[in-house]
Amino acid sequence: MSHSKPPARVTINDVAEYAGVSTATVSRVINRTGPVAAETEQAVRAAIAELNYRPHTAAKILASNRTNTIGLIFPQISGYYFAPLLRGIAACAGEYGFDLLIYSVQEGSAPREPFTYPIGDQNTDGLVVFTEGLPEQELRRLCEIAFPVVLIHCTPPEGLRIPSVTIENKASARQLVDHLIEVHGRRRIGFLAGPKGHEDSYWREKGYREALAAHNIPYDPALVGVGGFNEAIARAAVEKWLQEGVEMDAIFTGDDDSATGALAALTAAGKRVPDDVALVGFDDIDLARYLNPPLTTVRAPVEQVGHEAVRQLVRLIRTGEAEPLILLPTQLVIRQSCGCP
Amino acid sequence: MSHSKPPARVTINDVAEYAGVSTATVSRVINRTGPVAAETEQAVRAAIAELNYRPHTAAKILASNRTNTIGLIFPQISGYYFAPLLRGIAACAGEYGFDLLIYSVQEGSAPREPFTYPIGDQNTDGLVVFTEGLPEQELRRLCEIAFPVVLIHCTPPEGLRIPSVTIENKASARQLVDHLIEVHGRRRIGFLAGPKGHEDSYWREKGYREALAAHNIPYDPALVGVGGFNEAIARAAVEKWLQEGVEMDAIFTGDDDSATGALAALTAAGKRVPDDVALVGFDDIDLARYLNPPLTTVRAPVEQVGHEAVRQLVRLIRTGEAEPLILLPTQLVIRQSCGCP
DNA sequence: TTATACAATGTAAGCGTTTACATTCCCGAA
DNA sequence: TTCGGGAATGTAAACGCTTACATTGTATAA
Repeated sequence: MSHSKPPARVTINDVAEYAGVSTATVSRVINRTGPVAAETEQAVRAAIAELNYRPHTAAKILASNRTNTIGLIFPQISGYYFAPLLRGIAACAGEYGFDLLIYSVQEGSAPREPFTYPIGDQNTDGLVVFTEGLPEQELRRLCEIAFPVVLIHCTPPEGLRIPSVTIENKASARQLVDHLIEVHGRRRIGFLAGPKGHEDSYWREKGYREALAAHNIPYDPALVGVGGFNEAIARAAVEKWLQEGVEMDAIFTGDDDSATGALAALTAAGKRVPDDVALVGFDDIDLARYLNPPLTTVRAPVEQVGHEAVRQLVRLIRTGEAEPLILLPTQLVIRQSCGCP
Repeated sequence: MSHSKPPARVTINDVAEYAGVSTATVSRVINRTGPVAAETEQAVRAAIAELNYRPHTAAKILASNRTNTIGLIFPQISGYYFAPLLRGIAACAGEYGFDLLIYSVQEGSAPREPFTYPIGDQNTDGLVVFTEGLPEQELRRLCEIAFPVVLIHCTPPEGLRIPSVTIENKASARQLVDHLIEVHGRRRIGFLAGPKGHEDSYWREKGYREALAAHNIPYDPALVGVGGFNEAIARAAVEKWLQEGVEMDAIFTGDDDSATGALAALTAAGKRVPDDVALVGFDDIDLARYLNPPLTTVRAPVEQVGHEAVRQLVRLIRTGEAEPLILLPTQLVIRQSCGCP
């Protein structure tokens, strides 16, 4: 593995010279822009192949001011939905002929210089931003220069007209809790919130409260804990409830990971699910149907969210217009943990 | 959402002019290269903030011939290991101060123009390539120009000295099958291979055959099927065995997804696991411990693989040297599906 | 006092493309 | 025969940055 520098880069000039044409013609061949005689084209292609020429992306971007690339910014990489979401995004970008660049904001890392991300308006034609991937300040700046951005699972900051796509969190949560109340007659229903400031959790809680209100069940703060969308935290939260003797006949954990933790706590304490305490989650992770009892939950069209986000972004790039808000419908997945047979 | 073009881009010239210095000085401030008087620096920073200046990445790359970025190329996005692997890669890149650019090769899409990827030697300092992310031809070209590349879960093509990092597939499979034979006395052990040409599967099968050979168990082709690392395919494969009356007292499915399918087939056919047929998988997916019986399997340090790959790549970039092959150790996870109590 | 060294800054030549504009050539219409 | 017009191609000026080299000023050593 020697460290010797490679020979000088093959440039468009080399190709032009080799093919006996001008750089403009080579460029035309490569980008299929402007007319080129068949014969000339062949000579150029031969030269390209012979010299093993690769256009220099940075130079191309600089000169053309177009990137044909869309960027994706992630706050951190984890969660069951990451892979399908990314798949949807990558697939849709491909469909529209865009390349995809992804940048994951490191959790621990200090905020960048002023705010210079490796991807942004200088090397992409548009950005898909997942949850809190970008600070408000940066979002504002992009908005000001009318740079196309689409948000995923995130409401745009006050006053910024940025299109966003997410799922029917509130309506689904409402449905889930309605089910618990109407079908299974539960009335003391606990809720385990996600991490502080989590947008999905916010709306799910809203749906939970709406369901209560609609059935004249008073809201009891003692029945709302923090599950952090995390198995261990949720388990601890439920254990605490149990220990404190909080009465309840059902729990809506904000997501399925929490449900797993809640189930463990409940089972360990000798509570029967769903007989003593019904349990419902959100997300329909792989595990959900293998839990004992199988978990009643909500399935979100994760891949489709990614797909739709890119569709909107491309529309925004091409026409300057996009749907301000897209709420993708979810699907109730009734299994046994809610009490259904 | 208007489509009006944003005002002209703020360039380093604007900043220089505004701050009353030369562009060189501005560049020095931004990149902390060369000495700058405190007073001057302040003026420059103020100008940057005032004008809301952002360096143009493409221009910077073009001029400096450095990118401070490493690229990751994926064949397609899926699989349980995707998120942790990416996390490891992103985290390590961050540690070394590199940005990360990711490109996922679309499955269906036709191969690109000659072979021009959106990321490569022109916009990254090095590449991490996952399995068959890049065709051999491209790999060869990169090798020729001495461009730093590290492979993940993939042996370099004949004659190419490209460092690679993967896991102890063969040794772990061997261990697993040894366990089946030595501890549980099984001798008719089936194997479900992964997709055609899958590198991990190849080595796991090798480990399987080694274990058989070491115990003087003849290799029986009838006991080797294709599970495709996929639940449905694996299920069908096992059903076919059952239907054809193939005798067996254990199955080593190449991965856990297959194990799930195999388990379903076995259970549906009234076979008891592990009493009639012991079952072991590979990967230790989340689900594994929730199966009934809980699945004996192997845990791979997926995140660490990503981490190590980047570590080697950075080393390669900086010194031109790297470990040719790194095999990360795995961990046997004994649960009940193999027959252990 | 003078030579020296270094800190601070400026000048301008690239980096590898694209593309507006100019040029040449050829063909068919008048 | 002449001329307009497009097809095919070339010329050269950007694009926004880095950086080698030049310049200036100031402090220190001799």
